[in-house]
Amino acid sequence: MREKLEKIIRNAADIDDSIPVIIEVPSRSEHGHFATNVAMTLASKKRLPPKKLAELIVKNIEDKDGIIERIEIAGPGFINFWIKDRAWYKTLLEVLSSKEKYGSQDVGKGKKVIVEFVSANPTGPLHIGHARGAALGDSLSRIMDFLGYRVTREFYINDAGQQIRLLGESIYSRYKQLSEPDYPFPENGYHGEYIIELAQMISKERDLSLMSKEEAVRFCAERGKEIMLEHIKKDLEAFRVSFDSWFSEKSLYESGLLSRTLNELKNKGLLYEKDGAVWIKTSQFGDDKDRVLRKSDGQFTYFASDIAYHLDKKKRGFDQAINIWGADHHGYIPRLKAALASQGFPEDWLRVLLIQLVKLWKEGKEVKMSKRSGEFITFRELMEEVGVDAMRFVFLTKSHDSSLDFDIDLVKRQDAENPVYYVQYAHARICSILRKAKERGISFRTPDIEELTCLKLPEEMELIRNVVEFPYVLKEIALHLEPHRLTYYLTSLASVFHRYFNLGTSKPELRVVSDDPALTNARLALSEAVRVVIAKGLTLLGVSAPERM
RNA sequence: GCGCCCGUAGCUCAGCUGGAUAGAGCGUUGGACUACGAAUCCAAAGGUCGCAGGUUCGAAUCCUGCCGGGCGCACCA
Repeated sequence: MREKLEKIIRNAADIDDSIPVIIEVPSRSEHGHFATNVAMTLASKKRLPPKKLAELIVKNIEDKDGIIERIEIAGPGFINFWIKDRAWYKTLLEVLSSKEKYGSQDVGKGKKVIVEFVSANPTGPLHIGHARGAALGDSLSRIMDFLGYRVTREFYINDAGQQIRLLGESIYSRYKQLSEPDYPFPENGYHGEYIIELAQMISKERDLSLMSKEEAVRFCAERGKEIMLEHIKKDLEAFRVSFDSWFSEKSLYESGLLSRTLNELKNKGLLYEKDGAVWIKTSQFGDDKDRVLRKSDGQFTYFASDIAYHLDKKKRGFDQAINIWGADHHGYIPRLKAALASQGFPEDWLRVLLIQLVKLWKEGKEVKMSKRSGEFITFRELMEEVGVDAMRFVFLTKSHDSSLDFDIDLVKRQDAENPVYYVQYAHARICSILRKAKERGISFRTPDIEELTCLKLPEEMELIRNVVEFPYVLKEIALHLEPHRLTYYLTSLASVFHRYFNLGTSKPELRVVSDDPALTNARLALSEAVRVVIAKGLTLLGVSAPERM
């Protein structure tokens, strides 16, 4: 519907694709079904007063398909459109014939996109911040996938650096403490309870006392990492997140990719030595200063492997990279972008979404997370306590760049306070209506357009208009990378439906299932369309759409 | 000190990249079921969009400066 209208407006105003045409749904119904402000934005360019221009545009409008009921010029120069009922019925039929494919469209045009998210260090259990990243990354991937992008979900494993070594030392120390309680614990070691469990587990698998300390630490590091990764995978699976690819940082070293990358950079004259370290000239590409790639002790920095990693993403043929990072990494973006710019990457090839902090609340108090003390609520505990549906939905009710207060008690409650049930309930309710109709011997069949003309209530027309916005909402999400818009859309659609449904509580003739067979079938069709969209929307959020609750 | 994010109803947050009288949930107050499911609906109260300038037909949205909160500014990962 929007596309049709946009074409009509573009033709009438004689503007090409270089100028965006904004079509909005006015907040007030007396301003029409759609409104555009093109006359105002174009006024200065065309050197005409907005109202005059609006009149000209309206005069030029050719409505070949006959979808427009009425046009009005209002306020400072808005052009308001009312669409014919018949055109709305037609779009409703499209929903019913497309079913769960409704909303799918080729926005991505086959573009290959890599979405990298979670990427937690395999040195400890996932926490709530990872959960937020997982919800965002996975839903975004689902949506982009649905819209014609070729999406790869990747988890980058930081398994090369010092922190894995430290994991090994921590486990080893806990192992020793089993027999010598005073055995020293590494200064920056991982304090969590899970390290002790790992120590017990690993010492059962293999007799560490037969190894040298060095051997044992390495073994603990390797096994500890493996076990942690298994836990991470299981947690994510339980959260309905699956990755297409697990990319190991270590493999960058082993495959020689890292050294090849450094050679390339060197050949391009981007590297130099100073104070015994190797530096890259990122400052020439917008970074504050140059950065070290190889430290004077010969070790590579994390930044070095990250450059190699991102060059590899490009080599693997991705047209766009989307990274989801914790906000504490924001200072890192300019240097990575600078390094990529030095290799001629387009500015927007890499898009980084930062997720702000999650503050956890329980019993009215903030739950402080401290890695050092090892006191934190893990992803898994949280998932078991509040449930996957509620967790995913709540994470996606906020924009990723605003911090979020997560109140466990509130999210746990299975009542009106929890928006996820509100939407799921609308779905279950529609399923119930369809069941009820069947029990009464009414089998719903797809109507033709004439049969839909008995949908006349303002609430019914409003429902149709809302349902039909779905493809547009998805498109905006993919373009702006903002899946949280979907939760708002679904909540609002559910709200319109609940209101519609409640009309029937006092007036039986306004129920979906009534004595009038034709009307009943049309209303069942409308309800089914709402159901289809809610079910699809929830699926794209990774939330279940129950038929009963 | 420099940089990034945030500041909207009592609380938690939206606000469709500059539009018309700023929205939702929770909370508060009052109402609607012997059932197409009340996990719902209806109504009321609640706002200087942090503050001050600027840009223009028009600003919560853009630019500048303050104020407040969070997070970063390593030859750490």
